[in-house]
Amino acid sequence: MNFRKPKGTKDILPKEISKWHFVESVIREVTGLFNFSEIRTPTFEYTDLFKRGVGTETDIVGKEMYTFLDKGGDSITLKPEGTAPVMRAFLESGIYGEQNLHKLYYLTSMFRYEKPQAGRYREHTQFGGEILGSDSIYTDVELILMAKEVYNRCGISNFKIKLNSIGKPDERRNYIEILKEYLKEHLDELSEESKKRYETNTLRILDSKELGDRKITDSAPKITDHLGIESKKRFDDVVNELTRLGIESEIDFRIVRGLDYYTDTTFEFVSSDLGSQDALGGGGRYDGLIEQLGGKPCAGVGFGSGIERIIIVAEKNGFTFGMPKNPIVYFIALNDDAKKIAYSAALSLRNNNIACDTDLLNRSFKAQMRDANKLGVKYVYIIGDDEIKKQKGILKNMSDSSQIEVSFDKVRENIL
RNA sequence: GUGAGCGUAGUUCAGUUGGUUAGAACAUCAGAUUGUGGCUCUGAGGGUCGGGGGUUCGAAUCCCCUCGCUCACCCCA
Repeated sequence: MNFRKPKGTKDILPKEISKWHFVESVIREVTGLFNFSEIRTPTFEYTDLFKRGVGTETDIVGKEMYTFLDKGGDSITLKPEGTAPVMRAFLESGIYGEQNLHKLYYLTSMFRYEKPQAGRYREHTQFGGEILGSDSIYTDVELILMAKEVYNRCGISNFKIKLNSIGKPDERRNYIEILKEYLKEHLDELSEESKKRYETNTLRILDSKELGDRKITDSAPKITDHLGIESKKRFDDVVNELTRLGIESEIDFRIVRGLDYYTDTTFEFVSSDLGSQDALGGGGRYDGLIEQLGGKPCAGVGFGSGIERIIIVAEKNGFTFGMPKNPIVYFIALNDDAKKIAYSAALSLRNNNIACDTDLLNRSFKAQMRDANKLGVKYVYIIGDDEIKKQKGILKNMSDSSQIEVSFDKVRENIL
């Protein structure tokens, strides 16, 4: 074998494609129910979009982007996340001016240069939603409900919804100072990684998996205790509304998210069935992002969810995706003239939306029968010397083995 | 970038203290009185033992290097 797929990529083979079709159809269905419209943006963007939108301090931009110079010397990046490109299109196309509220979703590949492991790829597929133009708490709630509905319809119920608020930028800056103050006394107990983050990205210390770090941050001041009155109320309203709707969630002060643009609500869907990469999806508000990208101030909230991870969890739960569709009729031809007749008859069925197949390997009668059986067809239609003489083929029902003579142009009338 | 585990037919795996032509199951293909599938039976094809080097009379097996895969850290979907 000379060629391999690039590290971190995957082939979706015919036997597993039905899972993907299923999940994709659930997403189309649910986004329709919530009245979201699909938007498709390019596979690559100019690199600056992500630097500006996502933030140069984030790991995604700092070390995980697929960036290259094209032949014209422009710096191009394969999209590592969905929100910034959608915002760019939103501004560039001018659709923001057509109405005040936009509910958009996407389903597309994302690229991050990372070391692959369970549930983590260099190219993965993400489904995400964005609501633009409103800061109503119902926009946060609606996205959470929509993601939950997709998961539920894929047979996934064993996940947790974790919520947090990281407040407005000035509230966050204020809190970071408080957090730093607290961590200062424990600085030498922190892990090496966390020590580095103390200056550059203090909040991230909160979601470190190191046990030592956890112990320290367990009793650290919580951001939700240091929000302004308005932000605090907004967060409480989101939590209360989810509760009122019967959605179980828990507040987790460690959900700070790795992208710079988030404000106020952040959330994650986590499942223990995923192994170490336990996030099924996540998102949050980004009320300052559009302005940052050159637009007028515009509220926004969004989330992204990995299709591969949805499939992993659904499978662990024993969910059965739709069965692949088998052809209805298999044409068995025993000589060259019969093949011509069979092929015409097959074409006629196909034109009438009836799936069928023929032997393309010039196999023996028995081999063709075996093939038909393997394909799980309902009928075989047999044409040989005798049938050509009579101008009638044999239509055999594979489940009860009964067979009748049917003229070449009447196959359709005699099935189902 | 750091660490651990694993690489033997299409697939899942055996392979005894290094010892003849590297095995099984499943899958594939072909037969079982000549034009009928599933079940059964018989048989066939298919492997540079990830690659390279070394030790040895002899290496799938021991040593070194390398590549790949998997999992974990980091981070995220």
